[in-house]
Amino acid sequence: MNSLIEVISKRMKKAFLEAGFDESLGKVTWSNRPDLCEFQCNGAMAGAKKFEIAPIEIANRVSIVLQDEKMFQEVVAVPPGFLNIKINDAFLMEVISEMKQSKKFGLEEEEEPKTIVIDYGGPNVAKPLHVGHLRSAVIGESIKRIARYIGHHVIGDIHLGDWGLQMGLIITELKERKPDLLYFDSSFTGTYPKEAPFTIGELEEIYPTASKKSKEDELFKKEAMEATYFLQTGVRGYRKLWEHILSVSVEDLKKNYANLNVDFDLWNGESDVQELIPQMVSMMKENGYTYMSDGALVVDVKEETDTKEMPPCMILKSDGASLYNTTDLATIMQRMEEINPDEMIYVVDKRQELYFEQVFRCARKTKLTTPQTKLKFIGFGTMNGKDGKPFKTREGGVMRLEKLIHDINEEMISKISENKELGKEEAQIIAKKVALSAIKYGDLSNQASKDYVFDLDRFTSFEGDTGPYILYTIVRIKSILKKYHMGGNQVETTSLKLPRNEAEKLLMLEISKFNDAIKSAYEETAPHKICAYVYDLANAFNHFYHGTKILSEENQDYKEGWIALLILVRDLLEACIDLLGFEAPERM
RNA sequence: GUGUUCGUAGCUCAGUUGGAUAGAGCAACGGCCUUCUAAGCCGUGGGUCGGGGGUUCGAAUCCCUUCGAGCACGCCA
Repeated sequence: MNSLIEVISKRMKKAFLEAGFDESLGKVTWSNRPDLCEFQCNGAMAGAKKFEIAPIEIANRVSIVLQDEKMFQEVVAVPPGFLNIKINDAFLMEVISEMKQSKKFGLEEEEEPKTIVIDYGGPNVAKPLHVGHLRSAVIGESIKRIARYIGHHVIGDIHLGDWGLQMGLIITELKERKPDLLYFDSSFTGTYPKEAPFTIGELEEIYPTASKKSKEDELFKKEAMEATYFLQTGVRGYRKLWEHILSVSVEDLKKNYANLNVDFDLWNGESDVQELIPQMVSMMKENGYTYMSDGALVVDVKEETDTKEMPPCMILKSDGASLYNTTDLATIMQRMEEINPDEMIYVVDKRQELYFEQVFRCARKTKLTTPQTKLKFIGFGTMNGKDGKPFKTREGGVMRLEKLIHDINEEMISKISENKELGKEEAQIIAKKVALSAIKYGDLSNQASKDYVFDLDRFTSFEGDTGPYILYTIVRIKSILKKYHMGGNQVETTSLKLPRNEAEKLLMLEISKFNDAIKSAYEETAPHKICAYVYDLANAFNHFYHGTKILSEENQDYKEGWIALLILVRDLLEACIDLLGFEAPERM
């Protein structure tokens, strides 16, 4: 079904045509003067020049055409040429009823679903997740859910950093600590143990140690590079050790992401495309895309229209080794072969924008992708502390994601348990949900591309424009419905009634915006638009709630209408927060 | 240096395919719980939309300029 604003626009365009003007002028928007009207059309002013008629005159003629239109309560022309529209209650109720009865509230699903790969520019194996990984996960998850809701086929790929020098570093450090391990015995030909010779805790400590050593100790670095080479050339023990590192890390990552209610369809990584690199590079060479520059193999990615300088895209380093460009390009090639997506979206730190622009151009130029394949970069800003500088622990170190989530959970548990007589277990489950809503809503309600201040006090204070406020609203509705049903009542889904007061009408108007909010959030890859909508809807509901006593209403007809409305609002709110990646408890 | 993003209330942020009186939340102040969860609702105060110029009937939004901040600029990812 068309959304309310679409239906009205369509009618207005027709009216412009009937009055002798261009239908393109008939675009209707939500009013920015709710005191005057609900919708407005500014086309008369835009058309004045073309038709050489005063804008107010155009507006007058259009409004006359619409005098008998029953979808409107009134359409008035106001100087200098605004068309102010009030909608008819019965028509509004019809639209809402249709939403209520339709799948996905009448949202039109994509007729030609696209296949979209989301690349989370993944975390490095063997390094603990830190707050920098939060945004990629939270934003990417929401974008994925929104696109799926619209009807697209979306594949999320965490895309681990699981290859290269860092792995050599870990192996070398491990060798120093436990030189007697079977993996380092080149004469060993038997079966290696199934169990990894280290825990995730050790692994997370080994990497920073090794990384530090390599910067101070040349010999250690050389050994690490050698170990990297052995790994990459497939030395048996090294490869097995690498598999252990990978599986131990992935297990831990899965646990952490599960806590965030984030999951991935693919756990691919840089290692998965290493075998494709030689053929990709020779293809690029053979087709004359590459040239040598300072000993490195590069592809020029300048374009005629460039105003800024665009450095070439490096394919191989001067020592002939591959680098991150190579891996990312090979990944694009692999995806085209195996998945053939219409679109790839990279949810990555915005500081990598130039880099990805180079990679995208290179991929297009060397025909790794088709001209139709969209490569999209969604760069997110830095998560700052209250001081406006990148988020750190009190000691100044990088905050582990696990710690951040733990802290917020604890904070919530103490708040939840102080209020209610909830059992300890229930309080914990609820606290976890509320904490997640605080984290995710706090992040997603900002534009992804901007830096934002992560203020734990603000997010846990539960006041105002926050995730917990949204949850609270939902819980409130659930509570009313529970009480209503305990009286043995059943509700027909079709029993919506005409709005009986201003607040109820405003709530219905807000409901009607759902489709447009979802669509624009998808089109602009902007989850914060869903936050804005869900907040407006919650506000509209709370406003209505305070003015209308539902359960004590004596007129059964009214009461049923309101219950039906409540069910719709609850469903819409829950659909929205699901797109944001969190959920509401039954009570809190 | 080149490029790029940004600058909106005391603080954190919306609003930018040009529209009427620039909006929220927090903080401040004042109301509302014998009635469906007060984690809520209602109200008051708070702004030269960084400065200047231009385009336009109309600019926070588009263009130019200037000041200020962040970020990126081939062998790390």
